[in-house]
Amino acid sequence: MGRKRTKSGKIRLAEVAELAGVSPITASRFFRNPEALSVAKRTRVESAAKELGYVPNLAARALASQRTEVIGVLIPSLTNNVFSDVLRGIYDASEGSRYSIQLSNTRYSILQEEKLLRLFLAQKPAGLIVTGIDQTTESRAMLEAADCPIVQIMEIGPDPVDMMIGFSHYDAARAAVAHLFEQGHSRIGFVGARMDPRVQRRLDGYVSAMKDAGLFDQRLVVTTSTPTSVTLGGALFTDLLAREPLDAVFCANDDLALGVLFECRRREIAVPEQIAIVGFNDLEFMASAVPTLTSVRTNRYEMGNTAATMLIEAIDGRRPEQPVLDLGFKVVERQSSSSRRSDSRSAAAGASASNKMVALPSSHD
Amino acid sequence: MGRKRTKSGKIRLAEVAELAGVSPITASRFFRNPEALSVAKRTRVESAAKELGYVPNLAARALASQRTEVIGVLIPSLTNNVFSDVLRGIYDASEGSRYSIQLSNTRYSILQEEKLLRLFLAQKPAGLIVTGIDQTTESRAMLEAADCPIVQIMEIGPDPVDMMIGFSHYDAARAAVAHLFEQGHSRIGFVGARMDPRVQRRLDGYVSAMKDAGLFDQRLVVTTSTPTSVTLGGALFTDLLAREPLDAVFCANDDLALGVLFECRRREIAVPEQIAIVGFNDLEFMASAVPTLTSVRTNRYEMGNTAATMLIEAIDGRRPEQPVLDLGFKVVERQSSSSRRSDSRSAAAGASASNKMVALPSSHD
DNA sequence: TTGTACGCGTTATCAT
DNA sequence: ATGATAACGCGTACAA
Repeated sequence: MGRKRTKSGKIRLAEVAELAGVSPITASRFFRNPEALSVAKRTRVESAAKELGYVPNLAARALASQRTEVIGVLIPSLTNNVFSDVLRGIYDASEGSRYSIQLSNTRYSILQEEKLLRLFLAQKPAGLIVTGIDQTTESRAMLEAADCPIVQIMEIGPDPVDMMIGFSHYDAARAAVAHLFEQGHSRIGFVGARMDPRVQRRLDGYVSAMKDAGLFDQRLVVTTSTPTSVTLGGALFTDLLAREPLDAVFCANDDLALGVLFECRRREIAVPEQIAIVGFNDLEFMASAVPTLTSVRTNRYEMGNTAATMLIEAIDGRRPEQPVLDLGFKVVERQSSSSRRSDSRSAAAGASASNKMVALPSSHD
Repeated sequence: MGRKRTKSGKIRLAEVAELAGVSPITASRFFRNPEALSVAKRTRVESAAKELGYVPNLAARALASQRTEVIGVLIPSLTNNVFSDVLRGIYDASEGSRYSIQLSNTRYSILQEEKLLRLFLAQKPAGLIVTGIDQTTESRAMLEAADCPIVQIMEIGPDPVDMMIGFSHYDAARAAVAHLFEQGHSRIGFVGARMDPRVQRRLDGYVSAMKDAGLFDQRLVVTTSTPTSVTLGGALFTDLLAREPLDAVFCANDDLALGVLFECRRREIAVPEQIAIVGFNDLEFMASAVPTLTSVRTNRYEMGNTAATMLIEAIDGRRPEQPVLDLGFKVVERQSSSSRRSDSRSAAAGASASNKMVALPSSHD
């Protein structure tokens, strides 16, 4: 004879079905496809479930259906606030859906990513969100073979595995440099840290723009594989100053830009009169700094949110008409790179700045 | 007769067992408690598993064992970089263990927290990490009734549900104010945003310290329920200036402190000569700002990491001798609150500042 | 130390 | 639209 109450005291589907006077499978259908039931049974099951406080057992569901309702997310960093915005978008989109997020951190290692991918795929996720387009050959093969929708986020490029949402870091960097050209700058330095693939492409964009203008000089570029920080921005900028005279700096991200700003303040270099600064990502503080800092706005929250939304729709069988989505970017011009006279309040620091270029005695190099 | 190869093509425990020439249950034991096997069988199962590329089916495991290997984590925000540090600590600790993290965002709502808790508990998590000590009565009851270890993080207080790791926001605020007293300040403002329970306790600490010194004045306090930001720091500080003369500001977090710093720069208020600034959390940029900013260092990564480590140990039956852990804090004194002459480089801004107190004409209030 | 028998709660499949 | 039957892959309990 069948068991009545489960030993764990949990309400099972069978109990709900019994109370509703239907078979378990009918009750099961109610939760997955209510439309398939007659109105009468639908309401009976519904009230029975509510009365008993039934909560589906996801493990049993996963085992029986051979699939999970888990969306795997692979990102390279939990520290970087760029990713916290993306993540927020993803989590927001997952709420209200029946899918839950399984997050893992690749720490900027594509080998770690490959390992995690293998792990994720073994659990048959409903969908996958991966960062960037630089997977290992092995990872790429696994992704192609995966029988679930996949979204690559953060950048766009040729040859998507499945869906893709992001923007061109290369173009964004070119636009930032073009903006500095427009403001009359020519000795434009580049400061970059971490040098992950996306930062590398920003550097590539910078290099190409400078070369197009006949202004490229390798000595204007300072990079490191060290993780980014505000302090590091100051240090890299110091290196740059020691090498070459400059009239502007393009920073691969806003933390570096803030560090450069502070370093300028420390050295009494007027911004933007002596040196213009442009950052990347347009974090909140950029609009609030003194002087306000120009940056390239990227749509991070939207990227995560749209990626998860697209993914869920694809899982549910509604593939987007447009599998590759370019969310673009925008150069937000502020005081730090504006050749128009900044207003009196923000120009307070300026000391006796008037020369448009500044250099330190080159101590090394 | 039994099925040989599963239709989904996945390798099951039975296949591994067959290749190893043992029963399935022996193979099963190998993965959960290798010590229980004879060395001979252990190696046979091990190589069989490796050869077949076996990956356990977690759903089946969860269903059979009536428990999951999931650690639920409830935090109030994904945006706040305080939590990204904590999360990093948690994820780091979970790697290498067999537990995976299930993260949910309560958005600073204890009702949302209650809802999520109900959801989590229904899936029988192996353990739970929740933020703070201000749960609803209902949540509290569920936590008490939960049959898994639980860690409350971010603060400490009386009456832990189970384990607890954090520090006293009240004491930390008192220490920050005491530091400002030591530096000779008396008109000390408080700037706070979001006003979640922990910020509220910082305010409480500030109030008590000021009252103890006979210096409390309600007009020195400016708070808002608006989410924190650098820009908001500047705005709240502006409000404060319009009300009362000040010689120092204690900010409930570092973003606000940075905003205050920028606002001072905008208004040509010398820091620390005219106004001292103290922040909270000691984010990386504080040490890099000009002038460098005093803050209260909190051990966020350690909090997350230790919480997850403790939790996992408790799940595995090794409860900590000390279930409540105070990770403390430290007032890191920097230029923004130092009465000692700041060095020449960082004092560049100072204009003709010499008076130790600054006030704006009170336009309103 | 190893194995047998069975249950875990749900869904797929195939009927009706 | 609804139901009977048989998995889904593994762990528990108990026995040997």
